[in-house]
Order: sequence, then structure tokens, then C-alpha cells
Amino acid sequence: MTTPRTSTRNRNRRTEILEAAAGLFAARGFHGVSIEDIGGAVGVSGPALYRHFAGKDALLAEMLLDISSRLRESAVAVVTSASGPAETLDALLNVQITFALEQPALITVHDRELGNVPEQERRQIRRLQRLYVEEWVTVLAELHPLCPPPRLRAATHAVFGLLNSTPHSAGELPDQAMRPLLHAMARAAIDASVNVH
Amino acid sequence: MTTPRTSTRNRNRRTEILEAAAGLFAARGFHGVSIEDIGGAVGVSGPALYRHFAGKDALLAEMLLDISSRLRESAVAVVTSASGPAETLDALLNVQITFALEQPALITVHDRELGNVPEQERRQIRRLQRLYVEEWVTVLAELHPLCPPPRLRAATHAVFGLLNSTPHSAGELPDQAMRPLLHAMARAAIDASVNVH
DNA sequence: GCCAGATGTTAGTCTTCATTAACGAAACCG
DNA sequence: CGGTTTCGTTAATGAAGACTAACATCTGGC
Repeated sequence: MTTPRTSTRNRNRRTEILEAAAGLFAARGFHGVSIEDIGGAVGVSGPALYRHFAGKDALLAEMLLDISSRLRESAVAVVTSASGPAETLDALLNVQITFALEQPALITVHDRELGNVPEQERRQIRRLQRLYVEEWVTVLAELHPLCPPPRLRAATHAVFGLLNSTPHSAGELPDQAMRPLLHAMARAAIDASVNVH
Repeated sequence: MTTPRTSTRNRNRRTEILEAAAGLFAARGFHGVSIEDIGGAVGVSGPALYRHFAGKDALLAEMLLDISSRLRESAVAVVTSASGPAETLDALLNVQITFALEQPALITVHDRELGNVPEQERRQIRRLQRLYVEEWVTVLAELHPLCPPPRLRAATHAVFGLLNSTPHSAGELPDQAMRPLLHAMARAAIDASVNVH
């Protein structure tokens, strides 16, 4: 063929596949997408994927492991360089909002397809997710020491639901407007969550 | 076999199947569940389903049509018997919270599997969903006439994301505590959404 | 008791699909 | 240049899985 792009092509193939697969999985679900579909989406066809991944499961696992780690790392970075709890919370909100707006497909897959990841990697991913949530809960606990942790955890999940809803309202508003809107709504929801009795 | 439960068995079979299928679809996704799985979940096996539904697609379609209509009907009932916009909004919140807490599987399937419904029914469902959202937007517009509708629509979707996150935080808190928490958070998020510039 | 319709059952049929095999070409290395 | 590695390709292969067929059984009405 033509296209002898030497090394660039190869260097990017794996991530190219991961990105295409994320979009497809988000749209049709893991089992609704075939190996052929994924290959086709990056211009190679079918079994070529096995040169890059051990299988469909492994591909999904790597994808979820990647987002979970990145979310977790961002949260840790934010928390360790923190000035105060309130600023930290704002920074955490920005992390999640940025992911939700920039990688809607990954975020969608991340909270839908965990069940299709093989046991071992699933444990790792769950662990990272739990750690991520705990970063949030820790910060919230500093801000609201009187609020029982289970309530903080529930509030955190609700806020994730709010922020991750972005894929559903795609196109309603431009990102520039969506970002402060989500921030304000999430912030208000959190503040309200600790004042209920 | 045994178990000749006369008529009760037949009268409930269809809804029994729908309920079981909802749980399975929510957990593993439409394509991750086989006809055998669904049959097995209600104690009959496999092709027996075709005595009740034209096929897997039709089953899903009926399921989504059912929730969409019920949500929409509840919203209409609330709005027509309204005393004032603020009370109406509270009532709408309660409708959505009740569905989310009582039918988490249906709610989950409702916003994940629309893409697997055949064209014709999909249109109907989309229409019902749109009408449902518009009930919310109308009420919000009464409360905040200065806020542009696209922003209200985006805020509505975000609130749905918040309320529908319940399935994820299953077990964190008892329903008795979850209900007011969700209500307060959603209410605060909405109020905040109209005050951003 | 006897027939019709509603419900089930088990054994195909026919696709789709993940994964593997067997085989080529291009790039990198000496 | 030969040789190895890398990345693809097009045929199997084998397992699921949706749906259909052919054949019971149960129920309720007469």
C-alpha cells in the first residue's frame, strides 16, 4: 500500500484504537460493538487488533484502568497541593468537569462497563474508583465535620451523576457556558447536602 | 411439571418478564443479556418469551415506552393540579425521586438503551422524553423568566443526572434518608443554575 | 369428557462474532 | 543485502445466541 508513515503510525495505533473503541462502547455498549467495528473505525480491519491487545476484554480493561488512574492521580495532585478545603473542593470539581466535558465517551464507559472487565483488573479499577471517591469524601469531611461520612459519600455520588450527565445534554450549551453552570450547580448541591436533617 | 398456579401465573407473566428483564438489562446491558437469561430469571426457559413478546427488541421497546409514558403522565398530572410554580417544581422533584428510588433498573435502562429500540418506537419514546423535559423547563421558566431556555434545559438534564445516580450509590443510605437528601441537592442545584452569568 | 387457545418444551436453523491460523510485506539491524 | 520483528491481511474455527418448528400440556367453556 501507500502511507508509509514510518513510526508515527505505529506509535499512535494503540491509543487510536482505544479512542475509537471508547466512542463506540459509549454509543452502543460493550457487547453491541464488534472487533470488526473497532478495527473499521481506525481503518484497519478486524483481527488486526490482536497485534495490539490480547482481546476485547483486555482492551476494555486497559481503557477503564487508564481513566480510573488518571482521575485518581489528578485528585491526588489537587489534594497534595491544596491551600484550603474550599479551594481544594473547587479544584476537584474542575478536575471532574474537565474530564466530563473533554472525554465524555470515556466517562460514560467508565461507569457503565465495569461489569465486563475480567475479575483481576476489575478489582484494580474498583480500588482506584474507591480511592478517588475517598479523596472527595476527605475534603468534604474537612469542610463539614459534623456530616456523617455515608451522607458525604452519597452526596459525592450524586454530584458525579450531575457532572457526568454532560453526555446526555450534548449540544444544549457550549462548553464555555456549561463549565461554570456545572460548577455552580455542583457546588450548591454539595452545600445543600450537609444542611439536611 | 408441577406448579399449576391457575390464572395468577398467566396474568402476571408478562410484567414478571418485563421486571426481570429490566434488572438484567440494567446490570449487563441489552446485548449482554440473552433470551435464555431472561427466561431463566422467571423460571421458564428460553423461547417461551415469544409467547408474550414479538422479540427481544419489542420487549425492550415496551419497557421503555412504559416508563416514558408513566414519567410523562405523572408530570402532566402534577402540572395540571398545580398551585404555584414552586410547589409544582417540588412535586416534579418528588416524581423523579420516587421513580429513581423505586425503579432504579428501569431508570437505568431508560437512559442507556434507547439506541437499541427499533426506529418507530424509538421516535415515540424520544417524543415522550422530550415532552417530559419540557414540563420541567416550562415550570422552571415560570420561576426564572430571565433565564434562557437552553440553560434551563441543560440544568434539567443535570438534575436528572443527579437524581438518577441513585443506582450507583445503592446501599450507601436508606431510602428514607436518600429522599430528602436528593431533594435538597437538586433544589439547590436548580436555584444555583439560574444565578450564573 | 372434549375442544380450542394459551403457554411451555426441546431440537433445529442461521447469523454474528471473538479468536486463531497461515501467510505477506515493510521497516529496522547487522 | 539476509533476517528478524512488527503490523496487516484473509480464511477457518467454534461458540453464542435470536428466532422458528414441532410437539406437549394445561385450562376453561360447553
